[in-house]
Amino acid sequence: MPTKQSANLDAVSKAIIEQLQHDGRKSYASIATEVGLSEAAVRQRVQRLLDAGVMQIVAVTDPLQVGFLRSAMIGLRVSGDMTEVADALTTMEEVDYVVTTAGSFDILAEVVCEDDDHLLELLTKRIRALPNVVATETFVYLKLNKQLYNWGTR
Amino acid sequence: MPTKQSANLDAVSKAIIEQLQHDGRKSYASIATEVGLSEAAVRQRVQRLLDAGVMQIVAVTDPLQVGFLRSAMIGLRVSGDMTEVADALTTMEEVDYVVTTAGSFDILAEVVCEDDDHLLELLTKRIRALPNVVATETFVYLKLNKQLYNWGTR
DNA sequence: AGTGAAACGACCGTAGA
DNA sequence: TCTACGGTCGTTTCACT
Repeated sequence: MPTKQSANLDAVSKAIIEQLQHDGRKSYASIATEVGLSEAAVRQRVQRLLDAGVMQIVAVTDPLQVGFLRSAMIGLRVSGDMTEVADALTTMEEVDYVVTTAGSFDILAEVVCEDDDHLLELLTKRIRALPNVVATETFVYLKLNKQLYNWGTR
Repeated sequence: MPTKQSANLDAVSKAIIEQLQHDGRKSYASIATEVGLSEAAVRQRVQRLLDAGVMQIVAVTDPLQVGFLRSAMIGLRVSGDMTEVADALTTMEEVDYVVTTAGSFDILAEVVCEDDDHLLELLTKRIRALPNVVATETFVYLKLNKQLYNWGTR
């Protein structure tokens, strides 16, 4: 079950995570030789990290290469409780990222669409149609300069 | 070598990707039985998808669980060429996400920091100190509502 | 939490269609 | 680009520390 607190990771676990951030399918045996543990010990630690929700090992795809040519960040201003709007956004499949923020936007949502028509339909018919959405501002992506999945073992 | 064009993925490749989006370490053999191909064929297709940059299989970590308690999105307005600022941001290790956008911000950058002091130092001493940065607006994250790595096989 | 060893299953290279 | 197959290596389980 995922813990909410920050786990105390020792140097060995950090080293294991770092290996897997480069190659999620790297064998436990070869990680073991690099970090100086037995293969079984590495496997147990990886299992614990996965169970605790500290990391997950997954395939991540490049949207441009799988037919999603138009991405954007949408900033929303909301009246009243923003959790309902945030919840509604999380259920939309084009929306891959939702954060509740402090600042001139209450919510930031990243959307991945096939083309401009798709984005327009999503924005006008579904996002701006949500109750309590007062205003939106759309930042169409021109270029993705950096995308790191490797948080947290620097 | 990563191609820049969007690849044409058939139903089988999409099915393989979908399996790996749930478990990046799932064995080729068990994927093979699910999609109805031989183990070697699955292995070859996965290798091609990785080589083409269509997907990568990596460990992704939860910043809160590895000691990064303060995240934020920073919108930047830039004078002149924005590529230099974007490039400078990509070299900063706290910056995990940089996009060049159209709208009232020229660049959006997501940063992952240990605490507020760290964020303040990064923002004032390093980001706002960059040449041609005219203005910034910081959206401190209160709650991460949704984070999907599974782009593109819907 | 970690080690070691033995049985099992997955992975890899190669050949052939 | 797929299947078939044999050798090798990785993984799993378990008893022990």
